[in-house]
Amino acid sequence: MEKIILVDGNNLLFRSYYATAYNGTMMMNSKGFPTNALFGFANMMNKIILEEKPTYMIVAFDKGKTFRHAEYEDYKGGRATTPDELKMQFPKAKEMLTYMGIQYYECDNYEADDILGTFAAYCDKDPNFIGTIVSSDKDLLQLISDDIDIKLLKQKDYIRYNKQTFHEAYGIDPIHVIDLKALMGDSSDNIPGVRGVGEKTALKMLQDYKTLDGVYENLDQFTPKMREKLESSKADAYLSYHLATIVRDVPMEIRIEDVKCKAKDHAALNKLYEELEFYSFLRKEDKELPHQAHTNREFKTIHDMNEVNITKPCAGYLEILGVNYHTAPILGLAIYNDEDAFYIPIDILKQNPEKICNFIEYTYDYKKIYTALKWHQIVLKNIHFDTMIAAYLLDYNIKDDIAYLANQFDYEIPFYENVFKKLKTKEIYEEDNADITAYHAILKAEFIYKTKDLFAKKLKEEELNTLYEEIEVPLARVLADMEYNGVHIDQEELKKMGEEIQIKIELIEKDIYNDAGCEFNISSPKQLGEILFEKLNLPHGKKNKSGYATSADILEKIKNDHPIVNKILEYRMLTKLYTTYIEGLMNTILKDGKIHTIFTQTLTRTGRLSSIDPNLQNIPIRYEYGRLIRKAFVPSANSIIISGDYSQVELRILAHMAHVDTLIDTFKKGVDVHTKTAADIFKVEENQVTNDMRRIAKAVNFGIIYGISSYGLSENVGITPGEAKVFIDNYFESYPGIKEYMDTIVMKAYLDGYVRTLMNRKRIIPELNNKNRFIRSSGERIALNTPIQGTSADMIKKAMVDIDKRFKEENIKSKMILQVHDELVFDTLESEKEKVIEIVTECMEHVVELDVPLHVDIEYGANWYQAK
DNA sequence: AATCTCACG
DNA sequence: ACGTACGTGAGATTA
Repeated sequence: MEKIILVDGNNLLFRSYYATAYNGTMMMNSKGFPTNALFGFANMMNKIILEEKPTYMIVAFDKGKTFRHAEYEDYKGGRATTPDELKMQFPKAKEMLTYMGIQYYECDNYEADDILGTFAAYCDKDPNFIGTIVSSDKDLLQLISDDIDIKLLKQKDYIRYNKQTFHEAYGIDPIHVIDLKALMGDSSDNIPGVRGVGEKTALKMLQDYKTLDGVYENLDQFTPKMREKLESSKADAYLSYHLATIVRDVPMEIRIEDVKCKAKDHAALNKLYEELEFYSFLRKEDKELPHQAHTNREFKTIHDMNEVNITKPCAGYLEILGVNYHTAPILGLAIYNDEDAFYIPIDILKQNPEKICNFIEYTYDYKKIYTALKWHQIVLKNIHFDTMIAAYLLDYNIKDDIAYLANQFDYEIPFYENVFKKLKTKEIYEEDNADITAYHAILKAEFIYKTKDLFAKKLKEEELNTLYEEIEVPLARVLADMEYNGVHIDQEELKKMGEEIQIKIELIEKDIYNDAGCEFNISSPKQLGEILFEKLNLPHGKKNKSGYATSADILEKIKNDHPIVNKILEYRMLTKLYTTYIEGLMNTILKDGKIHTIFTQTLTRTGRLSSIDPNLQNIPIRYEYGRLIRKAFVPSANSIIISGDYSQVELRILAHMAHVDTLIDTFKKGVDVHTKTAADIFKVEENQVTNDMRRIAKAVNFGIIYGISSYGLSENVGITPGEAKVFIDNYFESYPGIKEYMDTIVMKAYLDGYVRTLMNRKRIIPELNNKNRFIRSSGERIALNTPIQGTSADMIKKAMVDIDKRFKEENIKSKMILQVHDELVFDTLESEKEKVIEIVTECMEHVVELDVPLHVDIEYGANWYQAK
């Protein structure tokens, strides 16, 4: 069985051309010949050869009229034109292929698609051949068969579809892609389709009736509205079918020996690269072996832990396959110090992990490495240095991938996605790429080891070393334990709620269709906008770039104009609950019946954590029905959920930082701050404050923290900007220190270019130097807000480290499981309840001493819902 | 891949 | 006369 790689040459060149052509500067050689498409093309060809190692391969090009690649072209008088700068590059691409030993095909009046279709048909017929198509053109999906699969190129990587995976993804057979296009059309290809039918509707139709003919034979099954659409567009649909069909019998002779890859003509290829000034390729052609270590150090892959004999602290870098380290397979561990540089595949490491683990002192993303190894019962001790955290505090551009940072320091490490994403399974890795994996991992460990002193020095210079050493680095392990420990979920409870919600959704859906007089996709803002504001003629608010705005605050304003509006709001609420919190959460429960989130420690601009995969920091609470979701968050056996949350921390921090005596007094007396503010801005006695006044005062207090504007406040509480302004003026009058504080901090931010929190966390604010004054004023609000939000983050982080320490000292078995910005949640043994409450309250309230007291509310119950 | 919407602090 | 509050993550639709 032989495999032929079938490359869509036109597609590759167009993609490469437009990937770079729009940034204003055309890539060209010194003679002015454009080379941007060729550069990407050459890269892609090399990549395909590297990944597929083909023995048979062809590249197809358009010749004559083109229809289908219109997506990349401008229409002039109905005819597609290709930019000259791109056209000129085609002959060179063909020349390049010839030197690479790859046959290309073109045929008068046929497109590349048709040539690929013809080769695909050949593979279908000849039992000795199978084929893989390479393109980003979804039209080609119709060519998938038992003998043909496709590598569908995406922006950064690709998806591979074969007959089965395609069916799983779309629910139809590949051949019916033609029917799909006929129904949904393709504006970029000038295929009309049926007006008003999009991908979702079209797929559903084809899942029910299989083909275009099938759909038209069953017209009576559709709603009157849809039937009318289908009938009126019937001619278009069948024309579209014709346009979307790829030819499979281009009159050309296929001689299989021509398709076989020949040897590269290195001399000719080098000459061409020289002409195009592709120097990076030149080097490759010279050496053929691109891997040259950053240093000349020898490195090796360990095959037996007995080979490991390390004596000094080292950097450790763990390579895993994927982002979610709770589930991702581990490849291996790279070790680097002045004496050693080696890589240990995970299976070898497991023989005797202690031999190395105690020597690892420096890493990048300790939390990830610690947790990933813990899932394999390997224990890493506390480390001294985490480059990712250091770089985060120092405001470097960082990502999950260490290569992003390394490349900023002249350590040329390939990006993870370029190396790993293509080869999705661990098996592929271990077979063919073990050396490359080892080599790259060691490069990363080397980067960590060689830059640690530099980062440490910078931390000290920026006075961030205390924050780093005493809070962030210890916190990494605390977070790791929280994540690893996870949160028990009552799946039955979720399921039960889900069933109830589904019933409600179905009912309200029918109700909405009835009110609207037709069926439509309520989840589509576009369709919803048309129904509400055109069909039902309701007064519309703002428009956004894709149509009418239909967000909840807009709908709120017109809910008295038509009964459908409230139903839509309810539908939105219910579907949100179902998709995100029932289905979404269910999908993330691991085999142990728990959810293991990942707390991102190095992402936010203010110092807060974030929570992903899933996000456990936005579980519903504000509305009762959504809040019920929290019943599914349950403790371990013989345990309860305890929650401790800071009361009004941000306002307390503001009072402290701005030295506002009246506000400090409010907190010292322990009166309700929003009520007090209401009395002040409405100029009434505290006992005369109504619920509505308190609501507005609360919004004012938030506004102060966010960097208030009268418009923002007015939108938020539904008053006029004029009224809002009065409240704000009254506020500043009542709390004179606040205005002064705001002015000072903004001025200082302009002078320094950054702001700091209580624990010295630093945020540089480039927005303040922006020419655009909206961006600049956004910078001012950031300058106001960050010290407050950031200090709050500092405090709870320190409290978490302190609590963890106390739990260890006092041998507490209960677990801290969640942090939600100003709240900590504990899975607490009933026997430890009093002790935990004592420690948590103590640590949180006395994490620092401010001019205002800190107050923590403790709640507990049989689940998170009850701990309120 | 971008946009819209909505969940939380 | 502008656009309009700070910080997040995720799912669905559309292009």
